[in-house]
Amino acid sequence: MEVNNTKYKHQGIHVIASIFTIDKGILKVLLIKRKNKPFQGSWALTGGALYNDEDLEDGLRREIYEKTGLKNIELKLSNVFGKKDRSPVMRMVAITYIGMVDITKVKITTNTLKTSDAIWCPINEIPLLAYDHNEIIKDAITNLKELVLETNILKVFFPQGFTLPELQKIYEEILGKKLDRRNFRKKIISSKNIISTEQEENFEGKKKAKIYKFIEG
Amino acid sequence: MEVNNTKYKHQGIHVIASIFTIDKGILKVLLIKRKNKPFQGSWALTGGALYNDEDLEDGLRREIYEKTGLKNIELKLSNVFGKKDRSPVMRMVAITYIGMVDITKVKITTNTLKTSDAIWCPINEIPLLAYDHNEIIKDAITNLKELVLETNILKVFFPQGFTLPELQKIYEEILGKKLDRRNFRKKIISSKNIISTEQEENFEGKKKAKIYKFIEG
DNA sequence: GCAAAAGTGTTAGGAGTACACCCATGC
DNA sequence: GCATGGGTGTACTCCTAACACTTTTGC
Repeated sequence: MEVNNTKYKHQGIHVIASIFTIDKGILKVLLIKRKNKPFQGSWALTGGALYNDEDLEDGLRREIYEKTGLKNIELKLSNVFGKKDRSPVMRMVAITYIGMVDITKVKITTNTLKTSDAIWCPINEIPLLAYDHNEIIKDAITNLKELVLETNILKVFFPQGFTLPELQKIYEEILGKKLDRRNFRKKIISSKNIISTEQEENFEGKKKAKIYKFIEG
Repeated sequence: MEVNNTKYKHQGIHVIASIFTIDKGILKVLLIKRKNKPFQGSWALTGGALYNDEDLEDGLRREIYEKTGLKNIELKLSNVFGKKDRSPVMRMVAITYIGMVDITKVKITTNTLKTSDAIWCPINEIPLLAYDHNEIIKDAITNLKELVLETNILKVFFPQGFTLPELQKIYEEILGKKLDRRNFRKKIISSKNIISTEQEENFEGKKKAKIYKFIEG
């Protein structure tokens, strides 16, 4: 391994996050406007070049913090994007992650050293993005659908518990289809990761709904 | 993106393959002995540093060819390993893949510019390897079990078709457990990717067994 | 004829899906 | 009292898993 071999000199790693939220029932992804070259002025996903002294997720957390002010996001590995020409500056391989945040509990910094704006963009209104970020988001949405079914990724919305109708709305928005209420209840209630409480709460209807909670983990 | 920023100077990408085979009924992985530093003289998985002018899989195919002589292997993405200290030379992120070859149809070059030996090593006899390759293999074996159930990865053993008992033996070896013969038949025969032929063949028993084939794709 | 392996069918449980009516509440 | 949304049960299908006897053939 020769550090200066020109065949693999000037390579780097992008760590990139598709950070999603549900805003008034709509699935949105966090985009930032780039202040610097390349793709100056373009919209892009959060993320950037990994430093040598940090692990992948730590580097991604740093990038997310620098570009949006967001902290403490749970991240799930999504995929790898490594086409040789995906960056115009130098050879970069992208490791992509998925995150989910509650838009009502975070404040996005819209102007940083590296960004001049930030928006939550509905996933069917995504503009042309920097690099291969359009492809990355599309892939992330596919993987997000699996994560919703197989992990507790939606827990972030419900630290105090949730009613089944409100959880179902989020499922339906992310999966892009309507679900049967009775079957949804059966599935959720029989899940090992979810318990019912004695509390009730109004959601959209007139009748109160029972509150359920995600268990730790 | 400044190419010479010291924070991310001297980074690279490892593309690494856990290449498996079934040899006399035993699941084995291909290991090479390194001729060069770092880890000179250590056993390791096949793979190496990606060049700037090649896509990830192309780079991996080149590395596999250079270190073993193997060509035309089907590769499946397995995982990403990116701990900051996983390489002693410089910061390397590893993209790992899984491959499967028919040991009876390939010849491994045991002495190359970069290797001084190569062995097919039973997966429960794996020695201490270079880098984090032990961890990579362990993870690859986990992912291989899913690939066997969900893809045609075993097709490589049976270009002319297979009998159900011989396919079942391979399933059992890879999954590490015995399967019920009747249930296995039902599952395989009902698979869309497999068709039966009119031929029969002796496998281990005295009675002839019907031959099945994987369909294209 | 017997050993060795191939071939075969039924049952039970769990998961998913489809589907219609009553309940509580606010107005 | 009626509109709105919450809560509930049953039947069908499909998949998985458990389980034992018969058939073919080489010796």
